[in-house]
Amino acid sequence: VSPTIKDVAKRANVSIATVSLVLNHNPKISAETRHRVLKAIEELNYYPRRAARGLVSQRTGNIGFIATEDHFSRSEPFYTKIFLGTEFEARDHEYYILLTTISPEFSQNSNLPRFVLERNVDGIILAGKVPDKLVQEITRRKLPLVFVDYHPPFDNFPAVLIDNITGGFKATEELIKNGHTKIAFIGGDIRHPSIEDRFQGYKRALEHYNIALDMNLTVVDEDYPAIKNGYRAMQKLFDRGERFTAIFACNDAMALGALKFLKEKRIPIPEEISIIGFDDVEAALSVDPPLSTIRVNKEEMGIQSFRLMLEILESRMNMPRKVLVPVALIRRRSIALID
Amino acid sequence: VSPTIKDVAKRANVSIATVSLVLNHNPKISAETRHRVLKAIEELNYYPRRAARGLVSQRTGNIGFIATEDHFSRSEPFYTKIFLGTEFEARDHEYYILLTTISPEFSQNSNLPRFVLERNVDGIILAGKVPDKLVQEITRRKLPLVFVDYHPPFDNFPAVLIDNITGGFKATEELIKNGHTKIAFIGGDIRHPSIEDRFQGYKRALEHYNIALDMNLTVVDEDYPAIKNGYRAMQKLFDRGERFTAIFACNDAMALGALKFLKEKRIPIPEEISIIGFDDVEAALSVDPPLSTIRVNKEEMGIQSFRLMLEILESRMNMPRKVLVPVALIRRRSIALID
DNA sequence: TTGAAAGCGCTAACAC
DNA sequence: GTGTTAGCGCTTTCAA
Repeated sequence: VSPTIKDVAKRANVSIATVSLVLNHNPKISAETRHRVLKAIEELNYYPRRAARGLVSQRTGNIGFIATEDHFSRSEPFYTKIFLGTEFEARDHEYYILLTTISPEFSQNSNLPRFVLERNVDGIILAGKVPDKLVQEITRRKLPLVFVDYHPPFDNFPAVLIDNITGGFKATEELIKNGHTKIAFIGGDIRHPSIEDRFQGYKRALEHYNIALDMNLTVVDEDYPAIKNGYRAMQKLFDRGERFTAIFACNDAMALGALKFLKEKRIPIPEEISIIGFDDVEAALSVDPPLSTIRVNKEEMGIQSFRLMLEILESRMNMPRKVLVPVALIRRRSIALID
Repeated sequence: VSPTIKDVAKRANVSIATVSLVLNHNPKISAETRHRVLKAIEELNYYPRRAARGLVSQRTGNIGFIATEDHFSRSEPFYTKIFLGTEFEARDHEYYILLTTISPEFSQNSNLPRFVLERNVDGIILAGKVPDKLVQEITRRKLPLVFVDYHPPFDNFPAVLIDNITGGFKATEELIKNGHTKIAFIGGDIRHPSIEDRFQGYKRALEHYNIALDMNLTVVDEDYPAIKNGYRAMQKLFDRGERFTAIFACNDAMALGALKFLKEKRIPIPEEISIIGFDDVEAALSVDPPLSTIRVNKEEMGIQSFRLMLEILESRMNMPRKVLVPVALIRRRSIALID
């Protein structure tokens, strides 16, 4: 069927070893021979068989990418975009990505992804929060691991994370610079590291601008930060009877929920209350008014996580390194200047 | 590192050939030997190396999955879900899926996905509309091909498609059964096969219930069926001054655009105008009123497309076969009974 | 019913 | 600089 290294060797009048050396950019090959070989490769449209390569080199050229089902099939393509970034970068480095999802209820007796059992990957990228058990099983098998958008609390791994603290700071600062001082924070479960960091950024911004932190203006006991919980969080704030002129929501979903609540209450936005979210999901743009938010470059996160993996595989890395990807403030109409 | 077939053979006191036969479910192996071998496999936690297998069997155990970038990273996870269905089914059959995206502007001198150049897949699944050129390049390389949610006009391939005609019929019928006779159809580019079929279903339903087709009630010259085009299509209908009590939109995005237009015009839905979409996207549920629609099981489409591929690979297929996946009517509050 | 051995396509150690 | 050759881990004849 398709040509092998033998065909190339024959056509270029060299041994298969020489072809292999050319393929692997060995500098000892003379320019003349290299050219002949490359020409033969070109003419035959030859591509080395990965299986054969992998068999001897003991490397598969594959990287596994794992996320939980619910994360990956969410309607906001957050992890999808991270994946695409990873795949894109992998292409450039002649790697393939094997993507699989796992149940969020992964446990002791769940099946591990087949590519880890079969050791058909050289390393694994874990995207988003995944069950501890999975992490343990993979580390037990000594497969290199890189986290993206999550880092487990119980150990120290290389990871690509959003610069949540800076993001939280920027969001809060933007409100402050527009004259706001009574700024509410609504967040999901504060134990989630991302949320915690955003909250941290919020607190630091307040402190930096000499505004006292008022815990009555914060809601951090909601569950997963989804639209309906944003709605509920607003309900709580109103029930407390607190007054405020601005809201920093820990993500756009909660901001959207808050917006919905305020609209139902017929509170004009941003005239009465300004609001800013986090993530820059697509829906944030099409809502009225369009939501100011903190943008995260998802593809970039994917790219960085692949690069981190590559460093590990080429053992250029000494210590588990963390990469924080920068965030950008996106100004839209949901924030008003007050005085 | 991890055990090989030799280790298993040694432990079970058999030759590696015997282990291989057990692995491949060869019936000639005695129960006793099989058990011994299986026990050794279990104890050693042995998994055969795919690379070694592939080298001799000349099969990679990989299936390529290609969609255009824009399709795959859309905020409605339509193709993502198809992919997940495919991947899920592939797992059960010990295949891996290699996912890659291509630019919608793929052309003569674009790079083919590396797995087709390297022949690192046994077959390819193409999801959604892809450039003709890509299809030609793949067929030229004689790689088995299965289409899902699209079929090119210029040739005959195995494909998994939505039963669009039945869907269009059901949607229209639902409106008719609620007493509507003046039913508008708004669609995107009618040359897209899916849209054309839905329009076909619409026409058949009208005919079946003896309602005359009124082309003034149809808009089929919009571009891609997106929200803003749904809005524009409604604008056109209103500009024409036609009267109607119901709308069948060729997909939910257009229905959402239409809804937006009607809301701005302060036309109460469903009291004045009923509306039904197609696809059952997530946004259709969270809009007010929730949109009646035609549901498509995306995972099922993915599963079916993998099965089709498997049939080809095991050459159980004589002719390019088409699979139509069924659709279901989802009743929500956007349709009112009139009399 | 099981084993011996050839060979899939490639890399890498070692000759020359 | 280039060639020879031994395997990588597995499947698959062919013998026994």
